[in-house]
Amino acid sequence: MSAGDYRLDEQIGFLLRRAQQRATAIFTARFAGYGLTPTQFAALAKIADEGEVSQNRLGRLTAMDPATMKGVTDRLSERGLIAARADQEDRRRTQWRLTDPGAALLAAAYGDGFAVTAEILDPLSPRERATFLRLLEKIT
Amino acid sequence: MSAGDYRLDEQIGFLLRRAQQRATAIFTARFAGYGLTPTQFAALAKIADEGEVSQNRLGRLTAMDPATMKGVTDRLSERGLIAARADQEDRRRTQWRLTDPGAALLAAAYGDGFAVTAEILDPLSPRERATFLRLLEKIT
DNA sequence: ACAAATTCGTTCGTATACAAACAAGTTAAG
DNA sequence: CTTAACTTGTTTGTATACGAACGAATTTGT
Repeated sequence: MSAGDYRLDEQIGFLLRRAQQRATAIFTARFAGYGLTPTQFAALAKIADEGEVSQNRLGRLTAMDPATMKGVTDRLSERGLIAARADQEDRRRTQWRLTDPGAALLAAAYGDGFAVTAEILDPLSPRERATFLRLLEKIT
Repeated sequence: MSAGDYRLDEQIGFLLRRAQQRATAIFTARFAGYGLTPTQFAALAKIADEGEVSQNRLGRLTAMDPATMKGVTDRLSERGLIAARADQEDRRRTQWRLTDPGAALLAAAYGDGFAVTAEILDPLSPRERATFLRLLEKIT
């Protein structure tokens, strides 16, 4: 086995990185009007699901580490899309919930979330999509 | 279709992001001793393939935009792993090549590149791996 | 009850990732 | 031949992403 056998374009890590670049580009184009990034949209959607959720738990649910989560909640909070409440039972916790403008923006945007998923999967047949999703979940 | 139907954990974009997080974690663990990031390793491998390559072309080959490429070549260059040459025919171009230490580090590391790929794909059967790679290339 | 371990959120530093605007050099169109 | 269009690389600004270290609060183990 020599170095010449290493083909970058066949390495799963490289392909995953490129696939995510395409997915992000599709998202960015579709969500330009909302001013939301993929992670911000994910955070809003999860807060909506949970009703109220602590910052670290939100990070676990959206696959962001605490340092990353801080930046995301800061920016969403500055835009008035989410609001914090101090937890009385556990004074370390910051509980987040959607504001009315946040809920309204999410309601207006979530349909485009489906459109993004559809566009990313467009090159695949319905059968291939199911297979791909299954395998992708397996390696996650 | 209501907002409640949007399940983050089923969206391709989210799954891709998590899959890449896992892939990066596996790479980082395996490459800790080399002090190389995935993109830096990709750049080294592609420079090795090309022998000599301009900065922008290297970016296209490794899927990095010019601004990102600059940072990567800067860091590799500071570590003495790659060296620049001014192109006489096109004075805008910076041509990059591996230094001897860069070639030596790559030679020592590339085997771990295969190991990373293998570990990422470990949850899949050989048949599933082939399918997954094929579909992943399709959506890229 | 109390020390140890854990959890929560913050901060700092480093590394992608990319939009946008730019200067300088090269190529294409007329 | 000359202007327009394009390419190359740089810079700035914003947004993940995460390791590491930290203080404060809570839970666990004994």
